[in-house]
Amino acid sequence: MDSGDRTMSTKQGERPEIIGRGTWYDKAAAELIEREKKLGRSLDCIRTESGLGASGIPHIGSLADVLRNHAVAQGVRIQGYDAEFIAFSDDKDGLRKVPVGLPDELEDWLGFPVSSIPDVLGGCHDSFGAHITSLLLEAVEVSGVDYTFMSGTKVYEEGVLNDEIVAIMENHGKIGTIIQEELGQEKYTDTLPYFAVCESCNRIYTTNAYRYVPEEQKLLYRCKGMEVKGRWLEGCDHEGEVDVTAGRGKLSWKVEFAARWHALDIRFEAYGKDIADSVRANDRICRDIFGWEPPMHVQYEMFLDRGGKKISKSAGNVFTPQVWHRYGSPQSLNLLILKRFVGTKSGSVEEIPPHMDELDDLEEVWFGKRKVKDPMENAKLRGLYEYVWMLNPPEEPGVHIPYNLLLNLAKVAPKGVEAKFIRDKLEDYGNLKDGDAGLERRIQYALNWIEDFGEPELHQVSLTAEEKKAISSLVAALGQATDEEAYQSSVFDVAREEGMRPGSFFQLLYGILLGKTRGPRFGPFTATMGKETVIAELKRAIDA
RNA sequence: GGGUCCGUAGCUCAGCAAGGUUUAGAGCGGUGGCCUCUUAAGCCAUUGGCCGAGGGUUCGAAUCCCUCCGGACCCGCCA
Repeated sequence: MDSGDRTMSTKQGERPEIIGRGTWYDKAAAELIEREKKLGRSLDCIRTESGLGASGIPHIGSLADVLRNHAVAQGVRIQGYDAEFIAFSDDKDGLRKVPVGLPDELEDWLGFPVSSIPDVLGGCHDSFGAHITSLLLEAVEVSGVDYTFMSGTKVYEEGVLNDEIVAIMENHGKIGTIIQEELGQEKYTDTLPYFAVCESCNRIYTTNAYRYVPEEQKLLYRCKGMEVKGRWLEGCDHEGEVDVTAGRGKLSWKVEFAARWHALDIRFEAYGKDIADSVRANDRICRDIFGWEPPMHVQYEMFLDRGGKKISKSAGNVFTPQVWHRYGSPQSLNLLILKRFVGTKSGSVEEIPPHMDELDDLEEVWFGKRKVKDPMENAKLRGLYEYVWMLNPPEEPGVHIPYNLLLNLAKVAPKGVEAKFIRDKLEDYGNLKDGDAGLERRIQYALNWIEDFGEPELHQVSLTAEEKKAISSLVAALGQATDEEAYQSSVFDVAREEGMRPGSFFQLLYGILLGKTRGPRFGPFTATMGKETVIAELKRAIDA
């Protein structure tokens, strides 16, 4: 037997069944279901969860966490089991720092639960936290995610976590040890992992809970202040007590995940590596305190901006989903987020054009316009397309135009008639033969891009005396010319007369008119711009 | 100190968690050409890589394991 034969037969023999839609999410969902079966738990409803930060402008990474956890829930459904995705707003968290770009008056609200801070962003919501949450939910909805919303504040008020809170309080000694062992943090060996809202000053991060009274399920606290983000928040010295089941405080992060997972019966949660340590401690609390196997986890990398810095919710230059949606479709952002699970991803506007094009390519595959030989590869691409559309792909493909082509057209489109100009050109180029579904939206994306990032024209082009003379001649020639062909010819005529190479002359012209060394064919371009406009620009360059 | 990710063509990256149509792909760039006088766009062709290094597993490794080198990030306050 030669190796070729063996290769063929072995390969065919080993080729596994395609799981679900063939993507990472299907694999994860399959593992999750398998794990739950082994644990002997109910498969009636498999829940995944994502925590929504409510203290700063939601960025791409916040949306990514939602999309990933949601995708796994969908993967579970594909395999025939019921699943639910929970979006849990951390709106009981206290404000620790004024996020860059947000009003300074938030300074006065440091340490307050964000759900108790007034909406300083326009007063259109019940609280600052509600406003922030709504920004993320808006993006989540545009992305097409179906979710069950929960507010941390409400969850505490309704007592959903009470059993877990009590168990944690009763075992706080053991928990302090776990945290100390897993994280090396000594604090909770003598402090209870619960932040009470101070009855006197209403802040949450200034209180220190020092004693638990099991008989009354209450704890004693002192508003002694705390260091938050390298800055001391002075307490009000109030001494008080709080019923831990009354929703007037919250668990520390070091234990809250565990409580949430157990109370809400969460079976899967992917998390960013920044909270890896917390997750590890919470997993142990699930096992050691609740006697319950924690959810399956997957750790993923943080989103990076172009410079390789973490996009922080509180560090300004926030690249939000809303920003992406101004220049690219929601599905193209979903693609960026979903196409790889673990690796570091860059979140910047430069990702938009390639992802718009990649999405078009996926659509070609989905609608069978592009054939993919390998069945596994084919399934993967089609599956990814489905996840990007949240399993609701469109029935008809949209028009596919390379994003850069749209940008180039948008760049040279005459003011006032941009959309028509672009459409006409695309018609000429034959890009609209299969219809124009979604074209208006694409044109708008490109126009938005050019409006915000278009290179400013070079205002100063230093001209030699010869060049000035040539430009003057051209101005004169253009004055006589009346159509595209004549405009085009004038350039060559003048170049000949002045003894210049047409090539360099064109370069000069585009430098003046577009700030670039190349540009559209001169004749039609002049017609589009308007002869008078071009002449005015050229004169300006001579005088400069 | 602990941990994660990355290293593939000049550039940006895909492929790696399902090892076998992979004698390794794409886009951009470069080069040559087409579209009536060179110039955007578009189209065609072409260029280009010891898959970071070394070892291991395997009939077979860019892909899995180990070590090392280089780059980035997270944690080591708090939440």
